[in-house]
Amino acid sequence: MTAKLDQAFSALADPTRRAILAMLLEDDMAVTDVAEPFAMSLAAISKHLSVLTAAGLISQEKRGRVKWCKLEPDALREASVWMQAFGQMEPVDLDAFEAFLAQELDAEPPSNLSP
Amino acid sequence: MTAKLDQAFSALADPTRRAILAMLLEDDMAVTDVAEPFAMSLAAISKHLSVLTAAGLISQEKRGRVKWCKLEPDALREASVWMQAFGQMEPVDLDAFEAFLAQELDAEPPSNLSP
DNA sequence: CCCATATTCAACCATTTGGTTGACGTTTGA
DNA sequence: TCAAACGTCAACCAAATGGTTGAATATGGG
Repeated sequence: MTAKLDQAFSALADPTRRAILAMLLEDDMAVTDVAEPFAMSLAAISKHLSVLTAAGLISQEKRGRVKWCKLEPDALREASVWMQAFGQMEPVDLDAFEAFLAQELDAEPPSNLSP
Repeated sequence: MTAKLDQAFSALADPTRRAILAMLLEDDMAVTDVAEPFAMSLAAISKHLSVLTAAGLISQEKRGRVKWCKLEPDALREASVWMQAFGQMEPVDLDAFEAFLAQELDAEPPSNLSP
């Protein structure tokens, strides 16, 4: 579960990727069209799209020789729980957040926590 | 402005740092106490705290020989706008989000966008 | 005054990240 | 059928990240 959050947040940490998400908010797009406004190679954009796909933030479907990219807002809800809990900081939300946290830290193999 | 988002999201992308934020949700803490539950060096935690501070997610105030760490929820609101816009996806929110985006992309030196 | 506590700094290391270029496989339309 | 369009792969590179250890710098208490 933390791994999903890791992926979502680190995918969002890049401005190019956030811009891509914003473009996909308008409509589904082909890879080439996604790449068009950016001053970097198609391969670089292709990698960014892979990162976004791995994080579940978008999905890609190939139809013919065109690969369509589609926003997947569901993957953001999990991360959104985090953000809202910290952003709003109302006691009632806090409880829910801490419950979520406890569950998260429980379910997780303690990669970083000491025995 | 995107730089702030970059920092906030990439700070949140690490599970150790998210755990630290969760601890600080309870109360302000000294660096040593923050480090205590983690199976890594104090220096490593100190670095994580620097990242969180640079992102504005926490603040640190030295009193005596102890440096107190304090959660700064304000820095998350900006990032939260992003998350909520994508997470909720209601047309009315979408408009606000796109306005926000337009402003963001406008104000920014086009680091990645082509001329 | 001195020792212990609290924290950072500096140097180092392995891995990941974000980008490049060029070759490669598919699909399509004329 | 065959060239052009679409997209990925592979190899490479520089820089950033996340960790280590050991020394250095305050500060506080007895």
